[in-house]
Amino acid sequence: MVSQSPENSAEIEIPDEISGLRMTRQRQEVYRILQLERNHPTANDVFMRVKDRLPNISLATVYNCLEALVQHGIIRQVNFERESSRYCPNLSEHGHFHDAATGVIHDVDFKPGVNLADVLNLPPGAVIDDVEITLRGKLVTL
Amino acid sequence: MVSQSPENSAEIEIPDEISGLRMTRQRQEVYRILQLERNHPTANDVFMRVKDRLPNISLATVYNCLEALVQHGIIRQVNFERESSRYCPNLSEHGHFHDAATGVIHDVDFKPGVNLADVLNLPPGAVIDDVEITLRGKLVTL
DNA sequence: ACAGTAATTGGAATTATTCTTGATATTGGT
DNA sequence: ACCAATATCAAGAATAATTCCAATTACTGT
Repeated sequence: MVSQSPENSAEIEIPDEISGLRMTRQRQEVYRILQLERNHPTANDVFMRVKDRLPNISLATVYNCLEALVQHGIIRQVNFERESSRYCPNLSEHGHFHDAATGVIHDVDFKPGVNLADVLNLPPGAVIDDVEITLRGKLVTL
Repeated sequence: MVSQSPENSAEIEIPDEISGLRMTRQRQEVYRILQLERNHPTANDVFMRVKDRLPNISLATVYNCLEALVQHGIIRQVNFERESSRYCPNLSEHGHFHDAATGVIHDVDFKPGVNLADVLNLPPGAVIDDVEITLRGKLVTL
């Protein structure tokens, strides 16, 4: 009965530094929550979870940590419409499917070998730094 | 020298009603600005432009109009990161390329015959209602 | 013209996020 | 180990986009 209940799995190893970012206690805990909580939590969601272990952490610090982690490419920030930003530790190039019925967000991977330039009429000379693909719809049980 | 300066082209015909939405004076003017101003303006951009002809219009009304137009599928709302929403009258399924250097937003069409399901590993049973594709990068002069 | 409904206004309220300032902690050099 | 320099954190204030609200105003069908 391992990793059934992510709540209790404290056994996530986080180094002192990731890609040049000093991993302070707060950043570690924020990052840890993202690893455990794979449902794309908001800053506030993370805040509430992190308080279990760091009761004195402030929301501003959570925002700071999330920003630092995003900036260093350790996590990704995901935006849906005008809702609060959400965060995920899945670094692979992927999109998101937003189930309107349940509110659940599913990661959506590209099929292998797909190239954006094959699919889209990009403006000539466009160099893409970042791609965001968001799908909204519902899951129908077949 | 026609349609060089969109500012002056008042000659856009808008019916009294579009897809069931009563086109009030305010909605007409908001819609008209979107037709003229093809650079994805924000609600506030629209507000300022509309005031030329309707000096008493309020920002709340612009928001109301934009929402009504979006709701009735007459225009599209486009979001970039956490920035203000932008609006465009281009109804065809398309994405957006955001030039980081200039801030200019280019519409990006799909190549003909492209199907999302061919490109993405959608969760089984997913029915897509809406797609949002946003690219960020720069335009390099070849 | 009249009642009922829908739209508009202007301002207040909301909400996510950022900013500011002072306190803490960490690092590298001695 | 000590100190200065730097980075981070906490708490709350500030900001900005958007929504809400209550009171007019405009429109519709009869």
